[in-house]
Amino acid sequence: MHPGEVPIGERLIGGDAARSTARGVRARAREALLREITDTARRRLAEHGAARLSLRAVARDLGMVSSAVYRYVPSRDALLTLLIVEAYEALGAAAEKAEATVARGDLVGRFAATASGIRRWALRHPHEYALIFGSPVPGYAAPADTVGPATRAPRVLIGILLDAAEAFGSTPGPIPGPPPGVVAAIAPVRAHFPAVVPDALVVRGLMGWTYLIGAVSSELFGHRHDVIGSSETDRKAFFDEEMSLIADFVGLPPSPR
Amino acid sequence: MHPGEVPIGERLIGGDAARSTARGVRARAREALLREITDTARRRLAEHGAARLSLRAVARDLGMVSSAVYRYVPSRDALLTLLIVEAYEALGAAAEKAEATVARGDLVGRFAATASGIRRWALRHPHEYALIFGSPVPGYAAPADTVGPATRAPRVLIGILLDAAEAFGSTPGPIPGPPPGVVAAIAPVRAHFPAVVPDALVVRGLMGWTYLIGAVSSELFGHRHDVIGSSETDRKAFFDEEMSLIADFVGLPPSPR
DNA sequence: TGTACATCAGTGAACGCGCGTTCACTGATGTAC
DNA sequence: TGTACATCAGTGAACGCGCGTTCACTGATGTAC
Repeated sequence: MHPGEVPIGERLIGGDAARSTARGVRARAREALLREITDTARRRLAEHGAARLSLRAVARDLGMVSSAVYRYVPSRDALLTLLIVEAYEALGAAAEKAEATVARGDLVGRFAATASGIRRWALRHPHEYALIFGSPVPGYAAPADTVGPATRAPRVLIGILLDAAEAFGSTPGPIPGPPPGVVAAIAPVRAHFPAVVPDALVVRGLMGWTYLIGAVSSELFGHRHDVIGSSETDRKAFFDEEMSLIADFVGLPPSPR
Repeated sequence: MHPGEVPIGERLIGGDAARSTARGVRARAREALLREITDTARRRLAEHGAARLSLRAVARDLGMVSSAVYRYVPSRDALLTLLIVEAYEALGAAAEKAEATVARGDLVGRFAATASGIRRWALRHPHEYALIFGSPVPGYAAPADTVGPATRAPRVLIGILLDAAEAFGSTPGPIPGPPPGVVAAIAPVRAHFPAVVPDALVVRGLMGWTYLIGAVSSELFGHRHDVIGSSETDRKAFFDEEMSLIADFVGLPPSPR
């Protein structure tokens, strides 16, 4: 970096522009260091887990004094929140990227790709996955900021369901609606779907998501030890089978060929 | 307690018997205090979560000095292990008790009762549930002692599947077997089933268990916030619906009537 | 362009906290004869 | 039954550690005129 140059360049503009771009320089520096902080925190998280994540450790890794971090992050909980948001976004991005590679008409294929993408991301970032899908960190209450990002990955599934609902529109499959109590219960998630999508599909879509997370958590948290073979081959084979059966259960029409 | 009396009584016997019963007295005292320690630890766990569980806190609650606890428990990790084993046992007992109330022939009913029993136990003991099904405690590696107890609850499901396999024996339902890679993958869990049970049923049974834990975790860890209504009525209604659909998916024959 | 002032990043020391674990000890209880 | 000795539960102090957060400070950088 050449700290002297940029301000000189900015001065040529003058007036309000100079003030705002000058502030922009400071803001950019802040932003860069904030990113360094979250990057370091994420690295620590990846290596030692959420419980071992401390502001002091992050400061140490950065070669700063611990109190300096407080210029950027108001508290440990705020740092945790940043990491949670980033984890949700990264998971969502992985899901989107995986799903995008499959032909739009292949609904089961899109579902399988999304599932695999999520599993792959989870295996590569186990602590970040645990941070969002494991037991809640004690004493930490997730603030509203995390709600939006949390929906990013499931939105991919919702997209698949919407296309499935269209497909059903032409092929009148007899889908029995769930009982009234269940219809009432799913009201909050119902808001994310247009009326075209039948209740039964919403229920089954939600179940598909529940299963997907359940299966990944099960593998990642060690509950398939001595249940499924421990090689990646075995685990992947079983996962793919699960997802294939669940796609069928959810009601996705089989892949065209 | 009357510490003076018991030894006197024991003395009347004399010889080896006296020695072993006298040792029995000490052993019983040890056992009682060990139980007090785990009870206190469980209470702390229930209130503050696993991360906040410390030997010092337990000692404090018991009015002992922290070093005294080391006479009973060799380390914090060992205490955690005790709690994990107890939690598995308690969950298993809850599952067994719930399942036992249903007529043997009603396979779907037995599955639903087991699922409800597990959910109920989890809602009443959220931190204990999180201890066994949440993200692994950092730096803690579950020792072999926990493996046996961990199977207690799923064994209930296995029992239901065995009866289902018998029912299939008489009603030749066409169950397509899973591909070879999957058959290989399920080898470890296969050992818990007799050969009568078809591979496909093993796969689906395992999926039923995965779903059950996934659904309970999802609710307990807050991932159904803004997805399912927040009243117990809504949650129970959705859970029952899920379990009913999953029972059907697993392939349990519908309840007789 | 030059100067006085304001802003702000980073420092270093400190507060008060809780933790796991060790160790030499004391006094009560159990054991052997 | 009585006594000497061994066992063992519980004490209290200590070690060394890491944590979140606050606060007065310094010096560099940006701003206004």
